[in-house]
Amino acid sequence: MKHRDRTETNLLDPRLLRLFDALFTTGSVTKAAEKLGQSQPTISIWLARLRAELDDPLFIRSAKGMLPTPRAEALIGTARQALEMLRRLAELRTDFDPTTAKRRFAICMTDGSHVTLLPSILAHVRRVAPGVRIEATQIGADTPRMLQSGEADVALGYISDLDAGHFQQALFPQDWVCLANAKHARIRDRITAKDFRREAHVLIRSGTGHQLLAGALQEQQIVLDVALELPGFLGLPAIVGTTDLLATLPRHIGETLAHYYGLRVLNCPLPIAGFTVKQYWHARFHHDPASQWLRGLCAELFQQQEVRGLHRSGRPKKRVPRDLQSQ
Amino acid sequence: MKHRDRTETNLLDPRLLRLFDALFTTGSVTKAAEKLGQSQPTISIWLARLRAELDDPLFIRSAKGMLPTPRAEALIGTARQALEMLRRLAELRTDFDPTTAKRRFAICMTDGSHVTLLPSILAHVRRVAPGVRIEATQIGADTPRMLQSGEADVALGYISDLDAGHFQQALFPQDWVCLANAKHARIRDRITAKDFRREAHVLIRSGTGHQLLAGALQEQQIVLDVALELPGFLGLPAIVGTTDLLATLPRHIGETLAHYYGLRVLNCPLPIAGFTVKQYWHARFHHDPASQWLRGLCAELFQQQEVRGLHRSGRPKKRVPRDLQSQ
DNA sequence: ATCCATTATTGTGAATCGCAATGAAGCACC
DNA sequence: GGTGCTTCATTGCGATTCACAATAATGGAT
Repeated sequence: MKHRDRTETNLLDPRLLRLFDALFTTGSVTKAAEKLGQSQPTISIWLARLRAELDDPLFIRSAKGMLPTPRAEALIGTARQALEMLRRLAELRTDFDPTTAKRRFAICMTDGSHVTLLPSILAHVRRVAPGVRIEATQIGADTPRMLQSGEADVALGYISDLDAGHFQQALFPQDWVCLANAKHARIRDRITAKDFRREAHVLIRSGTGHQLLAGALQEQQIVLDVALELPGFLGLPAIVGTTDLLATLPRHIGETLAHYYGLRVLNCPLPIAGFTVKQYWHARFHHDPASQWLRGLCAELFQQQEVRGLHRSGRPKKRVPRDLQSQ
Repeated sequence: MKHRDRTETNLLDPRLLRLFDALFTTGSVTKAAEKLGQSQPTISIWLARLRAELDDPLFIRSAKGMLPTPRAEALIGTARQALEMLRRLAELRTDFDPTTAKRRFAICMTDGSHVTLLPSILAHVRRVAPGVRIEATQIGADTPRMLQSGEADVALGYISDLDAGHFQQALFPQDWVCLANAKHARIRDRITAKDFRREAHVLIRSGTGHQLLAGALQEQQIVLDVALELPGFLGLPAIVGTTDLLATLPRHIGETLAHYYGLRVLNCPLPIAGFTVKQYWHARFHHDPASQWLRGLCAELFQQQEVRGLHRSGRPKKRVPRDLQSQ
């Protein structure tokens, strides 16, 4: 059948367990063969192997059929338990039912996403998955480690240099806008590059976008008149709404804040590289039904179009999950 | 690995279960290979098969080694339980310890054996196996069926035409003797054929020996003067001890009765075929430790020399158990 | 002794196995 | 970004095992 394992007692092949069960039940090698879908000679050979491995004749031929020995009777219970356990192993499925699930999902995101993405996620989850709790955590240097360890389930945003072993899916593209006071004395429906250089600005010193903005300014050797720097978005709408300062932001957060606070949104005159907001997760969880549900939810809520990830050797280094597209 | 069973979900090969366990424990295909005594490529192939059969990657490569997926974590407990059950199956032994055993043994025997064999068996059993109970049952036409079904464990005596599926072991040979009153008026130290024909006799109309005796008489056309027929041995000693009647018996029972009741034992002048007292048991119980113990006991108590059983096609129809000789 | 149904054995073409050799991948280091 | 190391995945191939048709052996009935 197979080479004897060098390190441990030979364990019974499941087919021999099935044979044991079938022969005990039917008392006939011929009937057991039919039951197991094999020929009678094959089953006779299996019986010989079973006898050798259990060191007992197990079944003795008689006019009444094959009768079990005391050892067969002693072993059949354990054999059937082993079979049942193997069947259970083969059949075990773990589905995820949002309507009944009780678990916590940790989502890494920038604090900007607290405004743009989290409210939609939360509203949806509260409606369809009442037992689910969402925890928002910061995107940072240890986000990849948190995704791998399972401390975080998914990351939303833009991570420029993710290790192997992670999947990513594009959600929506981002370009840049300027926010201005709706009653700004000098800025009406559009802003020129000249305006942009002249006016005073407020900067947010955090998040992915900040690094891209700073890079573009340096690249184009533009020195802005930065009247104020904020560590986050919290006070930004109040500042822009009561001063003549301009703020330059990724479109999504910009339009969202403008909407809530009655600010003016203008296309940014400065050419700044856009980027794609994506969701990221570790390959360990790729097939996990719970993780699939969460990612499907985010895709449903935020996905506009898909952009292929980076490639090497014909296979994605950071793979785009095909199955998510068919969900 | 092996053809997919046609009738049922494929169950995991125990080697794959061992791999699952080893990989979960070590986090390394290379280390798992060492543990399982296979090469690394072999184990990589096994892992591929495990992944296919469980429909999940199970372990994802990372700098920390192979990390389990949620499905692997969900299945490992059941996999380990299945492994444990298989090990238990491989290791299960059923010994028989006479000093502690509590069970009943049914021994088929003629009522003559109640006198010749049972007392020795009982004395021994009471000394070394206090929890064992002996039940003596009649040897008869259904003795083979009782041996096969387990209603009887062993039969002691002479069964002339036993079916297949039974073992037998010779215990001791039997020839014939005559019993006479120690104060018999005419019979002193020897009995002639003439004496035998002239004297009145008492016959026991039961047991194996009776048929042999009757056959011999008919074959030699001898008509005995039968003054009394008894259904069994019960009253025999009293009759022979108080009359001049002769009794013709197998030697063992004859000498035993003579010993107890002070009767005279004489070699039978009539040539009557001897026979061998054997113990018989069904092949189902051949390897059963309890049955082996009982048979060993009987051999120890009664065995004098061994006579081979009948043969056909080079193999005993009623097999002589070699292993019993080495016990 | 013959016959029947069932189990055991044999010979063989087909399938699968384990592993050496090597490619691919993940990461540390420069 | 390139290089090197360790580990996992893949390929090709000789060796081993498999299932089964054909048939022998066996247990019992007649």
